[in-house]
Amino acid sequence: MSEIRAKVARQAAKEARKVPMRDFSQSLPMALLRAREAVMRQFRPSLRQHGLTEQQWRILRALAAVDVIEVTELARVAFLLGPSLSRILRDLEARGLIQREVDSRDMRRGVLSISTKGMKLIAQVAPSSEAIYASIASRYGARKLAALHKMLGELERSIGGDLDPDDSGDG
Amino acid sequence: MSEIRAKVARQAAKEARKVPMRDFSQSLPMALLRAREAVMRQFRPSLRQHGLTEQQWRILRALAAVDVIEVTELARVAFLLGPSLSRILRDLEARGLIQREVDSRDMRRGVLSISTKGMKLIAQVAPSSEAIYASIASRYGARKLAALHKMLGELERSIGGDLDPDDSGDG
DNA sequence: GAGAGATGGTTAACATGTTAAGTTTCTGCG
DNA sequence: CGCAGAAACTTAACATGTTAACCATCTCTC
Repeated sequence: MSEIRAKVARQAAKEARKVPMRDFSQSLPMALLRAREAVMRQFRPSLRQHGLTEQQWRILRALAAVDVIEVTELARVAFLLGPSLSRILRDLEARGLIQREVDSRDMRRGVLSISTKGMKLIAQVAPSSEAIYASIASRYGARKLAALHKMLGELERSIGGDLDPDDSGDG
Repeated sequence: MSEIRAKVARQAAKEARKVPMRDFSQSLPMALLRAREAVMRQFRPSLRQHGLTEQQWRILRALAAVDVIEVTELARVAFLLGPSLSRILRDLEARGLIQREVDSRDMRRGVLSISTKGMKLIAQVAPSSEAIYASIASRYGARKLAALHKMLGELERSIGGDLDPDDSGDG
């Protein structure tokens, strides 16, 4: 059959030009992606139930932890790129979950804070979120989880340690 | 100033309704995201230089490792959702990097294979990709990297149990 | 104190993530 | 045989990721 010949030809072509390449099973980005997705799969249903995406939830949490914060600083803290953040802030503001003003000393800067409505939403979501996290910690092992955190931080620093060389923490 | 009063009021409102919530520094999804992003930041420029996105690269690598593969199986292997894969395959096929046929025994199924052009592209990208990976392994430590891989796999298995209910033994 | 360049944010354009709905083909059962 | 339901994709719709371009404001210098 010509199908079989075609198959053999394809395989032969690959053998001939075989490129030395790790298998997926040894791909670090893939392993990180899979692990993260496994974790997020636990959280997404609960967030969705409250009308929040993962990123919106990150932003609300970040805002809840401070009094006010500027857009750029929020982007750094919530680990979002400017354009994504702009879109999400527009939406969250329209929904009344956050408030935004302009810095009177520097009119380029936007100053953000969470609204009472936003705080109420957090209060609604937090319990289930914490329960899910506790479940993960329990199943994986709290000590192991801490070790994993440590190793991830070290990986980040050992690779991209040249990104924010001067972060003078909280004043 | 009324600004200060407003600030105090905001803070007071938060203190009053304080929700018990981990800090970002202890967020597992965030840690995984940051680590992954740090890694991908190393690879993206090289891929981009060759006109490939991360996902397109994953697909080509997966195709290069087999003779032919069905769409659903490719989605599983390359860890992509169906809709994303459909779009990317359309593009890769238009660029002549892959070939696709219909399974004559089951006309619902699409059968994919990489083209010679696709193999050539892989051969062009692979060296720099491998070099980047080696650099990461060197900076982070090969042994530590292996340990991290192991822990990520265990994390995935320990919380994604609904995917493979027959998980014999744990860590 | 005006213009060059830097900074903070947004918009634009395209690719992917995510869920739901649609289309085609197959399978099983009466 | 005929049809209900499942399976394999695909399309649709909306949200985010990513890079580049853009606009407004500020800063610094001459």
